[in-house]
Amino acid sequence: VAVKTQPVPDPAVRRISLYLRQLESLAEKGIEKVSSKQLAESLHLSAAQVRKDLGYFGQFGRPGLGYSVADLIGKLRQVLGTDRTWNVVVVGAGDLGRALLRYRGFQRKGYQVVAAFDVESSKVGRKVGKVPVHHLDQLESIVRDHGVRLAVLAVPTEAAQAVADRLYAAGVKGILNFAPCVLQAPADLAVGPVDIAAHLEQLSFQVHSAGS
Amino acid sequence: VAVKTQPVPDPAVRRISLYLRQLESLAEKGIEKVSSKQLAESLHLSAAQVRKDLGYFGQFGRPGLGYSVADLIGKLRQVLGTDRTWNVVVVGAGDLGRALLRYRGFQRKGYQVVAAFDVESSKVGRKVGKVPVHHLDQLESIVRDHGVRLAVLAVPTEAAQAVADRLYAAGVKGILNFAPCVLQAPADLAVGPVDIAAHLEQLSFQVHSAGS
DNA sequence: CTCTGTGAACGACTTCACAGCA
DNA sequence: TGCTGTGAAGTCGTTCACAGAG
Repeated sequence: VAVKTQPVPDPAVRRISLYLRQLESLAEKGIEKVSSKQLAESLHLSAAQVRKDLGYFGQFGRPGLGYSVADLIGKLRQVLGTDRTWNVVVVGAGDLGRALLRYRGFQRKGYQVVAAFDVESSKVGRKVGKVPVHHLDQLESIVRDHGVRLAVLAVPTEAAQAVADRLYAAGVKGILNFAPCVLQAPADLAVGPVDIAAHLEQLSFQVHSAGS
Repeated sequence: VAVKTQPVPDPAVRRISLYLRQLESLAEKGIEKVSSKQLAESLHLSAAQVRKDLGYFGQFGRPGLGYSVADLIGKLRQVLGTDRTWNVVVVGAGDLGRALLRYRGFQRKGYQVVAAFDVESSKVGRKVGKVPVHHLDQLESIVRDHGVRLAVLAVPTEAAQAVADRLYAAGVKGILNFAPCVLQAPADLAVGPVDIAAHLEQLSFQVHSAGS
């Protein structure tokens, strides 16, 4: 069936993650209802923005009452696809890769890191946290066996493109790329670039241009 | 002197980091000239976009010839403030903090990590890479002594706000926040939020909404 | 002829403002 | 009355297209 999805602005999708994070925090505190105004203020946004963003995906609120925290969490997880568990692999078990393997945030959001890969024999065969590190040779077979569709790329820049190509060929549909380079990718492969140094540059720009 | 700075779109500033990264890569290969078109294509952008972005900061090119790679690198570093070295501290020496302490990308961009902090006595007194880990008590004195203006925050969510307040009070002007929460900050404190789990959510959204 | 720099046109995202339900 | 959902208005960022320098 051809589903006619009207395209949602990218910034709105990014904010959905923020809403969800905030809602989960409210739920932990036992809060059951929230208004667009409250949600907006906690994130330094406008109430209209919140309502418009949620409106792209459905009608989740009740006029006069606001939103049910629990319901909205469920709906937004559905939107983001985190209402089910995703199997993920981490490629590269250097410093960053190991940190990501120990990072609990993925698990908490419904991502299950099933394997890591590296080429260095000193790392292969060990475990980082609960995740076994395999040789890169086993990438394809493990990705296929576990039905992995998301990968985290934490390899040196020079190796990033080649690994990305192999991941795609093995069936991976999305790559979170920590290498500071632009990946060439076909249309049906999603790439999320994360350049930590660039984030610091943005900060120094702001400080530098405000201060002088 | 009141400097009349016409405001630059945020997305443009983010792309400046990308241009710089690409230019540095070209320089390593010995390439001396580049056109807006070449730069654009390597980043999947339009040539007009590149010219417009650079135009916010000055006239760096020569009609008919393009841009000098070396010159443009120098100019963009000036823009981003990375033409000089910034002293940086990392707060939190957990898994993520330690990975960031070992990360060489900061150094390469002109950031010098001078100290790390934690509250756990098992970590205090040791070094991670070449960076000494101090007790959080010493935050203020070390920040002041080294004239630190940028900080990386890699502490548990519960502690993030309190540490941010202390950093600001000690004179820090920019915080790269890896904790998944919104920091309350005065106008003259820049905060760069980095939520790794949220980036993965964006990916699963794309995969999930494209695939069905 | 090539390629930059830039006002003008366009499109995308945000804010406004209000109709309608609880 | 309080608050959502949503067209309409407004703002901001991108693309276009061309004058002018090399």
